[in-house]
Amino acid sequence: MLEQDFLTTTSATATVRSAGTWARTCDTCRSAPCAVFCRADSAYLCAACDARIHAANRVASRHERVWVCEACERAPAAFLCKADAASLCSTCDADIHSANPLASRHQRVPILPISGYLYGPPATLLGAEDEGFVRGGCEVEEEEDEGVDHDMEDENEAASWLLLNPLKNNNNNSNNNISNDHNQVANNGYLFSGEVDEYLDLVDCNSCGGDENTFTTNNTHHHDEYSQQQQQQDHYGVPQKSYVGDSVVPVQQQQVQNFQLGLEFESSKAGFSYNGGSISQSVSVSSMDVGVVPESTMTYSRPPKGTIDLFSGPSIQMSSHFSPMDREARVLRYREKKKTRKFEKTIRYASRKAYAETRPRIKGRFAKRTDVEAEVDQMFSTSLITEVGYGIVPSF
DNA sequence: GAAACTATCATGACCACACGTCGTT
DNA sequence: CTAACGACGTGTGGTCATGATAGTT
Repeated sequence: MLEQDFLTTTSATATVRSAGTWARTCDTCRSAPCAVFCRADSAYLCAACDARIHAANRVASRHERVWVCEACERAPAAFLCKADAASLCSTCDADIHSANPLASRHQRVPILPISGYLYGPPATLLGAEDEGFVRGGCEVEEEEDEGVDHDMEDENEAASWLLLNPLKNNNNNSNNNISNDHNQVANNGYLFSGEVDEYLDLVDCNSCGGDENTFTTNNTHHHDEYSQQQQQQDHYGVPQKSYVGDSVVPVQQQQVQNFQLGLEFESSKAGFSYNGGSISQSVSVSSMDVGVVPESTMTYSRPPKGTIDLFSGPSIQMSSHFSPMDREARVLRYREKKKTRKFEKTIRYASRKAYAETRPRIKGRFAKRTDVEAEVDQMFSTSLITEVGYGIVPSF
């Protein structure tokens, strides 16, 4: 009873999710959970159907789609919560982020519509449009039979999606092989640009290594469009990787391998340790701890100027010796964990909180209770129990 | 432009003690 | 096998010290 009253920080997302596996199935195949909502078709589509339908022709590929809300999985997502790394519809966004003051401070950005081929080019177009896909991952080649201005926008947009890290591209246009210069790989933020995620996303790292020298683009678009790319990657980590494998030319795959090798070398050189996809902070983690996030992850202190905050976190050990299956499983676990992670402080033992709040302090530190104080406190707690009915604190 | 200084912000440490967990009897 | 007991570790919040950053001079 008492514990439940205090466990208000539990995310509404989990509550909603607990209702079932998925709430809405694909309008086309009716056998898979929907992943995107196509505005043009007014249809909810799974990843496979979306790829099939919107890769059918160029017109279809221009359909604007948005991700389905990750919480209710019933409505198109309207906002991307950066703190939760979740796409949410308006309703869920309101519910979740009005739960408590901390949640209300989450930074959310409007979901940007998706267009183009999300899952690589259609097979029929691969041969003729290799260059276009190398540059953009989506359909970005010049279209001579349609508006040129529109093409330019598409090209810039698609190109930007491949830029995981604007800084990286900004610095590396002349860098032909990232494995040739490990320091540069690290120093330009290749691995950890901006926010360092406690759940290091290897997929993102790997997938970002492909287009190193295949194109240059207008860097002024990077900042605004970076978030859109992140949105895509948040949704299609592993699948996107496989799709990339389908859609990119062998040169890129080679570069991905080079990047992985470089990563391994760099990590070993720097004492990096990443153990099997989960980063240990030397804290015991029980099943109850899933929702507990160390305060250190709630905010991110920026690294000193001109430096890359590679090692601000715990020691991590990179390992690239996973089998494909093992690695995929780990990545899936990571993504599931990332979805369910909570940034709010969760009170596991409300009784301890209650005691802590009533405990005498000296300059904020707990102080020893005098006999009188203990007696008064005892009386207070006793009366509280009889009045409110509090007493036994359920264990978890 | 560089250096020095101040203001602001973020984060970890500290404290006592009730409670949870585990091993032993 | 179960219950009782003891030892030990954990978790809790307010304040302060410290370090980093931003802004100003």
